[in-house]
Amino acid sequence: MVDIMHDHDIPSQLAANRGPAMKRDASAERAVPAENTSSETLASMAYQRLRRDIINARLEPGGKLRVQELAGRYGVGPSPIREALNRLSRDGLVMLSDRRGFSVTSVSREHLDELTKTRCWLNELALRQSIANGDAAWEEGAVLAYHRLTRLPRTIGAGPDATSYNPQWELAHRAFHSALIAACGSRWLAGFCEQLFDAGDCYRHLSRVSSMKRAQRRDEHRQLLDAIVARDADRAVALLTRHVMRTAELVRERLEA
Amino acid sequence: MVDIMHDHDIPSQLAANRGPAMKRDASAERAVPAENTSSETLASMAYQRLRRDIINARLEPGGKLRVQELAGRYGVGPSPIREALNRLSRDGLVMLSDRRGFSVTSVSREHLDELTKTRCWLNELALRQSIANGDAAWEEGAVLAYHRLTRLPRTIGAGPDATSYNPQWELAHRAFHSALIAACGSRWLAGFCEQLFDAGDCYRHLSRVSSMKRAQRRDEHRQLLDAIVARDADRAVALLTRHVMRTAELVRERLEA
DNA sequence: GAGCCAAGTTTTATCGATAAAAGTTGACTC
DNA sequence: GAGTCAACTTTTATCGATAAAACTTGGCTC
Repeated sequence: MVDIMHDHDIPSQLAANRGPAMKRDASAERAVPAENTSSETLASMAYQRLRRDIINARLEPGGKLRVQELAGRYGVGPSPIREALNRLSRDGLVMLSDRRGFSVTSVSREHLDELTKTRCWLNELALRQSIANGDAAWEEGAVLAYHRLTRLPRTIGAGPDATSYNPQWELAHRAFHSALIAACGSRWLAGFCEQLFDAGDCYRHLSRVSSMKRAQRRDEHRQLLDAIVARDADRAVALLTRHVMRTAELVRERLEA
Repeated sequence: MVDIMHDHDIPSQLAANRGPAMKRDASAERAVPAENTSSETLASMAYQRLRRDIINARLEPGGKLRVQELAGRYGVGPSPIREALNRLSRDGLVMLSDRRGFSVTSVSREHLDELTKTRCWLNELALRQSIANGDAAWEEGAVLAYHRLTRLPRTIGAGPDATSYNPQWELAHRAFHSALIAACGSRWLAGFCEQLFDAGDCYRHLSRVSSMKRAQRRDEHRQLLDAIVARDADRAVALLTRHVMRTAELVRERLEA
């Protein structure tokens, strides 16, 4: 397995478990580095980190995930890693072959196309429901999520280098997309959409599609928000679909190169 | 936790594992009724059994799932059980609270309504796609799945007793519904539908809605198949939606009693 | 005397080390 | 050159230790 993780990020943050028992509530949104709680199990922490590392394309798709190696890397025993991998296997981020271990879900053009298609379908569904049912609180949630997104820099450091993704922006981006469909009235559907979002982000990070003009992207989010507030379902759906498709287009180009 | 499992089914088929450190080798394969391949891990077997027992409502919703207890029940160590529970937690069948163990996902009227709604939405989506894209092979798959379903008795033994569910019918039923949407062109969507189907079956078994007239139910499946073959998307969707809604209606009635 | 708080006990979950089985790779022979 | 056997690697399961949480019991206060 080719290791494409970045060393500076590895030294187990998990070891820094201090502080009392607070879950990932408001504080997680503000102060990210500490995303670990003493009341969280090692397995849950390993799950979060592993998930993040896969989504951020720090682990090569198709690459084998050796339990022992990961255990050493994250500074925990094999058991929590194993539990985390088992959970991820049901999230679609990790492939599990009995007696042959775990591997990062591999990517392909076909996979991407299916994923994109499915995202568009489910997003449309969820968005229309949200617009139809959403109350003022939902609307305000969307506005707030957008505001937070705009206040964060998309990258850290200079240039569109892959290592300079801003994890906070990524979180806020996810939160924004979740907020849009938060009023769809189905936790199942919302969960599915988030799952698909993660899988899509995996491709996006893999292809380093951060170089896309920031202004343009922000504009897409802005228009989306405006359509939401105006309760214009057709326009919102069209914008969101284009948003997803356009990203996929860029990813596809790079994937084939 | 109230144990509502049926004893006659429990005595671990896996318990035949005697001797010191002998895993599930060849002897386990023969000694056991079947359904276990030597190439399957204990964790995967535990996953399958646990999943079945939850779906078949043999484990009380909301009830605590004690690892040690389950280990004894299924005749394996705690570790495979733990891995199975971790997978199930991502399937939505098991709730996982850090440091507080596992429990069967609890049921409620709201939950059921959300589930039903979501099933209808996603089924419609998948069905329309399948009808639009499905080739002859897909059509034949549906016909075959229907045929197999009709050849099996819905219950074993006498009466509509809950213990007399025919596991083969349940499998065939699941396969039929999967076959209908097999050509939707998205493994994600198909997977979601199956997940929702399982969750729905959980409610169905819980409420013992097997007493519904068999003939009528079979008729619904038949009409559905006919609509498929006729490529009448609107009719197929209407039938499937009614099929799902009607079951939910029955479940809801019993749930409130 | 009743209710509440606190310390101790039991239960329960989590973790990591160890051992066994399956799979894999490479060399050797025919 | 192909097939087989053996050593090695990886994965998987179990066990025992550790640590946290819930329950219980006893004491204290009002």
